[in-house]
Amino acid sequence: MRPARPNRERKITVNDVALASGVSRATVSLVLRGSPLVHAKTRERVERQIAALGYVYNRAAANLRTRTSSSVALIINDLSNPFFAEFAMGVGDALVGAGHVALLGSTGESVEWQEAVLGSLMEHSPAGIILSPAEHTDGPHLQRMLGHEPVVVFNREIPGTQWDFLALDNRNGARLATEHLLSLGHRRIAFFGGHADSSSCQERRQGYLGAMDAAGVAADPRCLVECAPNRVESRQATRMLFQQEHGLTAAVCYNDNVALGFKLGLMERGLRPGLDFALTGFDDIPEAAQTTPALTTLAVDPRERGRQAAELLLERVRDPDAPVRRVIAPVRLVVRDSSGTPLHD
Amino acid sequence: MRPARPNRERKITVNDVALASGVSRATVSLVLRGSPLVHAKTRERVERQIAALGYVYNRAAANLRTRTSSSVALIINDLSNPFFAEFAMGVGDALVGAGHVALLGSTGESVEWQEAVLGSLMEHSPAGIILSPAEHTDGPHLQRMLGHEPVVVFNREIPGTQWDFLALDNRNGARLATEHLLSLGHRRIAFFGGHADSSSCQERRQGYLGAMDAAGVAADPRCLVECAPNRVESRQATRMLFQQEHGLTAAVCYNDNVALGFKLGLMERGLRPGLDFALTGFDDIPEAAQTTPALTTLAVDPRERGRQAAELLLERVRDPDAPVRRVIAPVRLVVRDSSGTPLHD
DNA sequence: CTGAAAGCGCTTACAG
DNA sequence: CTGAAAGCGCTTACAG
Repeated sequence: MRPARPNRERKITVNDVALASGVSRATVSLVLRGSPLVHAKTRERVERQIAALGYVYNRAAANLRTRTSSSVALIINDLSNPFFAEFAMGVGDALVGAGHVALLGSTGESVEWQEAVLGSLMEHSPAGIILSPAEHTDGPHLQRMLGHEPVVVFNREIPGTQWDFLALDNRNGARLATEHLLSLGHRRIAFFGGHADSSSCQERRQGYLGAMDAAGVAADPRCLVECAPNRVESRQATRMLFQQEHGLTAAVCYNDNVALGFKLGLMERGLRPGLDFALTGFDDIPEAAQTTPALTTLAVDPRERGRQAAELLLERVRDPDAPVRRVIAPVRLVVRDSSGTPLHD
Repeated sequence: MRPARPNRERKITVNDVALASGVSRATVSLVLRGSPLVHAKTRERVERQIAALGYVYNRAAANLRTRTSSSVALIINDLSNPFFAEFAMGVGDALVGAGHVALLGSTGESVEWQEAVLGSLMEHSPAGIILSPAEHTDGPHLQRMLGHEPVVVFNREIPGTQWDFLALDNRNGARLATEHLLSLGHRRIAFFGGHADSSSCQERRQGYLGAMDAAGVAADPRCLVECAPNRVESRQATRMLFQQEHGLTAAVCYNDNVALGFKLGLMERGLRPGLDFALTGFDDIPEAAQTTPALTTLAVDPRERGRQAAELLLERVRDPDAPVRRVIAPVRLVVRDSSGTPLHD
């Protein structure tokens, strides 16, 4: 014989609260929603019972009834990257503040997995989707799959879609970094790393080329080096770069990890970053300030971007017909030792 | 006058599918759940309509009806730490595989925020909770708050609670690291970093002390140095350490970040890590393999821990009365250059 | 200011 | 093998 288990079976509902406080379910509901219609005395009585019974609101039931949703699907291409992890925290914080919750999915940059995760999350009827898309996402296909679902796309543009978009000011960031190196006297500057078919890499390259152009410095096409945006690949690509004659004295790197890999490559060749060769990164990951020499880079505040994405999505949910927005968040140049002191030639 | 908006208002439900395929709602439900009771012909007809109408299953409604839940609250103390981010990815992957979804909350090590986040997530009726608790969590209070909710605690023990617990084999890991340094000939070895009141730090210290003891080497109490488990604090504490005479030749560090901070401290003093001083870390973060000299450390596979935590929780949900479990996941020593070559004295 | 009634989208005995 | 009916926990007009 199984012992009766301490009310694990039946949950406390508005019914129980109503019964215990001698009012109807409707009144309890009004109390829960903070309606001014209910008398202070009654409210107090009900609230006491809520506490006494340990009632916990069933938001799913309420959502069903009102045909609303208090969740948001958050799909991240690479959560192991601190940039996206911080972004996710920002989203989570902003949502909790608005009584919502984030349904987490991560795709590991796989388009197939992204689709599976999206399918699974959709069944939980999110109010909308914040999507940091995997590389090579098929826009039209996704648009068909998601229909009129509110969506905010983060970081990478998805060609062929009409959704709100939030990204960093990649172009201006790369421009600032390049101008900084130019102002120190560098002329032979590479743009190093990233995949040339990603929108963020293209934009950063444009910023770099623009600054070079404005300064009247020719950018050798060999100075645009592609490589996967991580340390291992970057170190490898740096080795290759230094096997040829190029006369470079500085590099604007696609991001901090690329810059840190570049740094390792320099050190292998006995070159001192910041002294023999100047570097800039992008993102301002915590390590940028910690490494020696500290890395000049662009601060992008991913946590704040997360909050911003959540705001954008909630606005879109409220007004599905508002015009589509493109928000380009500013970035800030942080000058540190890796870019060195002015050159005297 | 507002134009009629393309069926954004009304969602397709089982009713619509039933009507379109000329069966009852019940039959559609059976098809959805893959019941063998329904005739192949009928099933096909229904499935065609499901596809044609673009029906998407409303899991929340089903959960309400069956008094079940397909979500799991995932509360992480520090998502910006790649160790926990990887853990979260593992949880997410395992849950999606089981038709569940993770409700993400992060606390930033704040007990107050943890409570707020828990309260918010509870209203979404998760089937259970995976909790990587903030430091100084009040066990009895939390136990009261969560009642009989299924909970799996990760990484840090919460005194005064009776929940399933998953953690790393901290003791054995630190023992392995210490034995490794001893085998290289080191005798004056510090245990460096971590907060002495955290359970993981205590366990690692015990492993260290056990190995020292077993080797018949006295561990000077001054060799137990406390510091916050990050690079900045560790570098600072390393400076302090080297201001006094200690005769140390090696340190078992609380984790990789502490070890990397220690390394910076060594370099400031002109000491070469791996040659003049041996180091070990804990976690095997990606940087451990990338840094020079590469860091000897303990691989803990956080992604797999996440999957494991999800499994544990789902089992607990299925059988709330099973005995409480403590699962201690193995760790693996990865020897790299930072621990140097055998000492010849 | 409060109560009775209907319904959100689903599932599940229970008849047929 | 299929249909009619009840109900999960909530909210919201609508009467009183």
